[in-house]
Amino acid sequence: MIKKPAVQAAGPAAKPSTVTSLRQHNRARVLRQIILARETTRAEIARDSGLSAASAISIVAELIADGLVEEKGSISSQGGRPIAILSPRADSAVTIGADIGERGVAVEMFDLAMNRVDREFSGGREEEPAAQIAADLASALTALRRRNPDRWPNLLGIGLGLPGIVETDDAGERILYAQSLGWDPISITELCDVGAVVHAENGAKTQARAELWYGAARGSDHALVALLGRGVGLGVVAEGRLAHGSRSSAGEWGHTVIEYNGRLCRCGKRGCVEAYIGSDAILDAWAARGGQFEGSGWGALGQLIDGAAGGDPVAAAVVQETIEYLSAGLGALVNLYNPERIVIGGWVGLRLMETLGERIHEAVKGACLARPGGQFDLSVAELGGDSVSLGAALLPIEALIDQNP
Amino acid sequence: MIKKPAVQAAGPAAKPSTVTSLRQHNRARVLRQIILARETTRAEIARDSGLSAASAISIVAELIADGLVEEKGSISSQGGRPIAILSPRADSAVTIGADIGERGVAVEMFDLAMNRVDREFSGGREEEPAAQIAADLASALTALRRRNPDRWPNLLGIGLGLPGIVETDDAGERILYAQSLGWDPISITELCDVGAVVHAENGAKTQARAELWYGAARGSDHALVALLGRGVGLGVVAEGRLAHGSRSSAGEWGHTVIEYNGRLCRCGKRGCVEAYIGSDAILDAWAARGGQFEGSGWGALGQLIDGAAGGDPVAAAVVQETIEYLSAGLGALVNLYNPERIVIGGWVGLRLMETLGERIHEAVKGACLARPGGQFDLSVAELGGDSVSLGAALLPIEALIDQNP
DNA sequence: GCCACTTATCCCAAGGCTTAGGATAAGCTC
DNA sequence: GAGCTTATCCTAAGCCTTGGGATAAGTGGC
Repeated sequence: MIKKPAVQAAGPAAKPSTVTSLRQHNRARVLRQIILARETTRAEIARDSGLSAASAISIVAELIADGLVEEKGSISSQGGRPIAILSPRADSAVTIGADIGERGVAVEMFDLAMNRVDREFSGGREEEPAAQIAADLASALTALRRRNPDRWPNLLGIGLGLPGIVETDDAGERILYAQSLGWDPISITELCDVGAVVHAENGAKTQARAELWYGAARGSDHALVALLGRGVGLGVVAEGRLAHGSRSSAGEWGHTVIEYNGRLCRCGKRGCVEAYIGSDAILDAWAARGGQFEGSGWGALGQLIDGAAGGDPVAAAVVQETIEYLSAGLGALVNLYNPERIVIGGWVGLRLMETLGERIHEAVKGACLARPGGQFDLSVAELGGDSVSLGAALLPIEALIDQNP
Repeated sequence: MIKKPAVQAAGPAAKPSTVTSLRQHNRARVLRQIILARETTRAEIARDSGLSAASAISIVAELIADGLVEEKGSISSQGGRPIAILSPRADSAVTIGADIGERGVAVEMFDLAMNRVDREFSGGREEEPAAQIAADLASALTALRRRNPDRWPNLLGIGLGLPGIVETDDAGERILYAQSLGWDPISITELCDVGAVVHAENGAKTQARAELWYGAARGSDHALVALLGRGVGLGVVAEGRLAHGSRSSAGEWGHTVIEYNGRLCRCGKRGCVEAYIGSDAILDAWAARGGQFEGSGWGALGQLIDGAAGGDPVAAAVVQETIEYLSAGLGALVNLYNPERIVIGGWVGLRLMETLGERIHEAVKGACLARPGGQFDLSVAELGGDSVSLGAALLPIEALIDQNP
């Protein structure tokens, strides 16, 4: 059983001080670029990384020798030697990402080119205690292992996207605090102990990581990725990297107060963002005003939005109010983080953005200072509502990239 | 007249990719360490920077040859060759920092060891328009220049701590937006054009920079420095560096909404932090409940706090309310940034922290999530309420450190 | 088919940097 | 003054990046 002493997800990547660590640093930069781009060329690497062509070539040669990268055909270069296409060598490694929810776990396996090669869901319709979730996870992993016996030895590690705060204590043990689900603190080892390196991070952050790599936040140095669902989550990108704060709980937005002494939140405090724009809050507000709807999820929210669009004044008022609360929350974040982009995800977010994107954008502008308000785009998560496991699967990839070989 | 194309204050210090830039990087690290420590030794530099002794020695030799560092005596080393003390060569350069307020400018000159060598105030008791402030600044600089003719040729640059957002537009021109003072946007060049390199940054950020270098936030990787005065400001330290966001307006806290549809703020919106814990707001609230006091500043606030301590129920209620609003604001920040330290500065902050520090700390803990709430210290700004100009004077120093010679 | 041309890639020597380890300097204690 | 300790300096070795020339592998025109 391999245990690593708490590999911090995406560690600060200490700045190089020796010639050798400089090389490692450049190598990491190149490998990241190749995995990120999926297909690229030596010249492109040199250009984008700022390295000379000679260095790019030398690093690529090393990566090919290590089996991480391969040449995959070539394209003609208008009147010259054809350009070799470089790709991650997909079958050289696999990574697993798990979206851990209160009703079960969705586990996905990707190859090094980040193609999904297998997936497994385990869980039910009811909310489950942590121990049951751990069992679900174990069974899903067992299924994946059974179906992919040839790939399993190449498993880089497992990334968990978790519904709560993940902290590393002084002894190096990582603990999940999922208070809002009513779970007692549980150590990551207890949750997943399967003979592979396990990485763990808050699910909103893993989703943000996915959007940062392959989605709507791609290439942004400063972005906010909001995850709106039953609860609300946030991933903050600052200086091109995901913010973690001193103990990796930065970005806890759901329990920011937007109304002093306001509505009671399930966290026990009053006036939290989540108490206004979580799905339950929205639908409760509608019901309280006499709204009639079925179910409690995607469908019900759709009825609300359609009703508002169709002229139902009560539905319209609830939608308007929801937009205002959302904007108050996001406006504060714009002032604080000065992002160039806001990405809205989560199933509530996707539903809202289907028709209301423009209104939300205007409302957020109105809720923040004029200067930062004119400097951001608002867009919808490109990877759909379901990118937590993709982002989690990137954690072992990041570890591979930053590793000191 | 020297004009630089908008030197971004404390630029991202692009990661080194060549051997030469690595050297520059290490050199910067060592120089920073020497200026920061004021007195250190070669061995200490090697230890703290992670460089080998040989490299530390070689870099120090280079800095001495450049005239930036000098040996300044030695201390005995229990039974060995004495240890040479290294210091910045104080008289090799000077830097100027200016605290630009609405009633005038406070300008201070420091040598390379960050000893204050001169200061000048220019302004009056009334609020002044931007043009008048520019004239004040020019006259203060002229006075300093006249009194320090021998130092002036060694001036590294001038740093401005400004009461608003400083942005660089696409043409590279830096503009100050000081909306809350009623100033029209004004270019930095217009504000200060004196034949030296001019750096500019929001005043709350420069204060935070001062606390980060020499004050209560020293050594923190993640800290919040709140500046409470008539308005409220914030400097955010993340990953050891001051956060600036995509266009350098990150950290605008004063107009974060803490009460939806709450009190009207001078920014035109409702419910902003500043409308509750700015000095005017606090004293207005007291007056509205019949509080009797004289003046509008330090003295009046003292009367409020003393009254509360002495049993005056109205004063006690106002103080309690102020603490609650402050904590709601700070609690949100704790959730979002997960700091290891909060530093309270500004004259209102200093007054509050004189006797209420413990209560504030507890209240902030109560206003944020349990996990991040248990992980921060709360302390008072060590450099007093007046460190904006010190922080501003650090801007040319940072440019010197990061410069590409 | 052949030649001129273009572009990508490889190879090599030069130069810059860090570092380990030995040599030297400069004090202390006995 | 001998022996010891600690700081500092010096040097050769090993990496790394890079510019520039050499080579590979096409296209287009004739």
